[in-house]
Amino acid sequence: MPAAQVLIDGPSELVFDYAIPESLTVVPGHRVRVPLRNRPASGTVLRVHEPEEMQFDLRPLESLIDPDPLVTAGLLKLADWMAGYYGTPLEHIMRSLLPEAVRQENHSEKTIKQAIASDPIDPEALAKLQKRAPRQHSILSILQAVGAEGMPVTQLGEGAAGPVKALAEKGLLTIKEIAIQRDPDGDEVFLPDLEKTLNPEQSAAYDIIRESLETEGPRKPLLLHGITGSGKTEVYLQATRAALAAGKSVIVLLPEISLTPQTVQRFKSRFSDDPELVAVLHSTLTQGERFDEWHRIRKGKARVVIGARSAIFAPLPDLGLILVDEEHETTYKQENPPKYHGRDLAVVRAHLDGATVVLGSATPSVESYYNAITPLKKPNPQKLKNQNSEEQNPIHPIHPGPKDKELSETSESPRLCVEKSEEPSTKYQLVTMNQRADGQALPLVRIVDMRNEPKKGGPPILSQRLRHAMDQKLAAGDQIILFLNRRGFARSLTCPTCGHTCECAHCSIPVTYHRAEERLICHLCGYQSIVPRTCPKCQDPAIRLQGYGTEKVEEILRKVFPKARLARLDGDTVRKKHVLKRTLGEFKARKIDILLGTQMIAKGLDFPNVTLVGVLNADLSLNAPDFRAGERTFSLLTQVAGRAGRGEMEGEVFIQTFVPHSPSIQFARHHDFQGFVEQELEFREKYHFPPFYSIALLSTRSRHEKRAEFTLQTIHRRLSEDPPAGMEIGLPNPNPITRAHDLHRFQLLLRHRNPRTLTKHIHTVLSKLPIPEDVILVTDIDAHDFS
DNA sequence: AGCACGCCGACT
DNA sequence: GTCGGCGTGCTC
Repeated sequence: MPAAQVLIDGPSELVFDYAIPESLTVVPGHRVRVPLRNRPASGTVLRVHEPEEMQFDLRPLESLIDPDPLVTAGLLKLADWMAGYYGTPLEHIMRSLLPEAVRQENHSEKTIKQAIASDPIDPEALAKLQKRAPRQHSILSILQAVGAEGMPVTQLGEGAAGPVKALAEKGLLTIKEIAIQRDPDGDEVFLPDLEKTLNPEQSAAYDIIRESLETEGPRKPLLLHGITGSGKTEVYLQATRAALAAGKSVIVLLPEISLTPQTVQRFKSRFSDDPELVAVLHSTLTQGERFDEWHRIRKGKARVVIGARSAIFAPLPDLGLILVDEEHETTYKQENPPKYHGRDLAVVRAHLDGATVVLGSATPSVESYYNAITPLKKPNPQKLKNQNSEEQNPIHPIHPGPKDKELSETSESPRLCVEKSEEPSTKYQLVTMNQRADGQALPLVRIVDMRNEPKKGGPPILSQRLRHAMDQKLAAGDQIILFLNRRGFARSLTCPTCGHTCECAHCSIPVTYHRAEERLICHLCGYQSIVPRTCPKCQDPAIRLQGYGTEKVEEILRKVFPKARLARLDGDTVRKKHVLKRTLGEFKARKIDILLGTQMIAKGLDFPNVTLVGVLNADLSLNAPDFRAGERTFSLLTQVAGRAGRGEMEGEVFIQTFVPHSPSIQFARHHDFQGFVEQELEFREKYHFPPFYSIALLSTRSRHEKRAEFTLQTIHRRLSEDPPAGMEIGLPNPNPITRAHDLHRFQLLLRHRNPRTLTKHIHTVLSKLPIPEDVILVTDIDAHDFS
């Protein structure tokens, strides 16, 4: 007699077997009601199996919550992979995988009352109504004309409910509850969008994706490296069409859906012939809308799902293609636990579901690019025999290192793909698009050395060269984008004379100034140094903290260009709904001359009249307390520069910086992605960062500073007691933001070449260590955020 | 002896 | 999470 293994809802991570009643057919993924002790509980069926020896009689399942299994087989495998990789209880994973709205039983389909005229209607009764009840008469006449379909009561006009009820009591009509679809975009009209002809590079990329779609079984992830303006979206659209034609469904991941309405628009327009086809998942959906979209997807009505990172959990049957746009974006990393990475999950899910995954970017992440260019070692037959030994035969779907046990068990690993060409095998296949779709040249990038700017009182914000260029463009009627990355909380200690920024002696990343300790601290390894009185490089005592934001720049711009029409787009102004859409609309209509903004104006925008882009302070992102600061700066500059010269006219870009010779800036200036990656990989290898090492960040948070600090010190001691070989354990240190939401924060960085060893060691130690009630512990595998 | 309270382990 | 068993310690 088979039993259902059920994961019980709730924070307790309970997994029990239940007997399956004769009357029920139960498969993995089913949501079920079960008895637990003396009370009812709900859960998810993980598997149906033949339990070994029966020590006791199993209690039977109570009932199915939903007649269909809500979680697909592929998603169950993904959840299992996540639990192992991120060291998180499966129940926590299930909570992000199944939306609240779907888990809760009290949500249901939205219904409306449909009035249907009885058939036949006694003509006498109808005539009788004309005098005494004219309203009832007219309503019934309308319904009679409509026929058996009937009409929603609300559409019968104001105050129709009363007469309808009366007619129903007389038996002249029936009221039927029918389920309708809540439509979040109901008021929007999508004009059909025609397929564009692909240029040779786009065609080649498309062919590779199509070829992959036709492949049986596991296949390599594709890394689509296409420069800004190379027309990646059109390739995505046609690849989506190809997958649909093959009877497969598609997930499109976007870094932040609220900031990329244009991409959503293009998909909805391209597939506007079937309004049910495209589902959009975003954070502002109501619970009811989410419920509807989810079930629409689960039932296979919606076959293209567009959304931010959580859309990777879309329960699509027959998943064939996953597109990850702007794969380098850090917004793919979930900020609260479980801190999964949407792009990495895309790679794993594609593998588990036998789908093709395309990672697209103008500036791929160092990790992804490494996977696409680094030859894998030839499979060693000796090692292949020892598949069980993870340590010996390491491989992983994301990191270049160790082999993932589960993956190798489920199917052949990507490493073992038979190569058609003579080239050595890589983990990902690189697909490159080097030309802009319209044949335009990349913009000319000029570096403005801010050290030469006159500084009266404060730091120079608008250089004379940029100001002159703006004057000219404004006079010519061209449009300007000014960019300032305002994430300014992280202060830096920078010398205005020589441009030197204080860095950690061990990690070669910029260090952050902490006032309480009066020290410069590296947030990665914990190294501390005293604050120099003078610049360590040029001995100038003028060295100081600095930083300014968009508001201040707006004020200056209004003074300098009083006649220019200026709009500011940043987190503050966009807080109000529709501001982003409206401002972008106005900018497109040339009602705005200068658009000043943060991150959100850096990517994806396509305005043909923009001929000048100014980056006010390229150094801000460079000084972040983070080993990815250089990568983020390079990518940001490249993306921003890509906004210029997308139309007929050539574009010009000014980058203002105090460190004009910084590699990130110089490589971006020359549009040299490869050069950048080469030097970045060298740095990553030397200082033991990804993709060469896996990292994990442990943070404690508490209302009481000492509790957070002490708890982390205890954890640190235990982790150091018996570490696996190759484990690198940092020191507990205050978080750059020492206190947030009244919680004091401390953190600790761990590294190991093998992500599984890292997670396992942390898990082993923490499972034996009780965490005090007033302390929150957060584990972040593959951390992207160090503040 | 009788009972309130809190800790701890089990829950299929 | 939640229930119940059981030990502790206080009161009648």
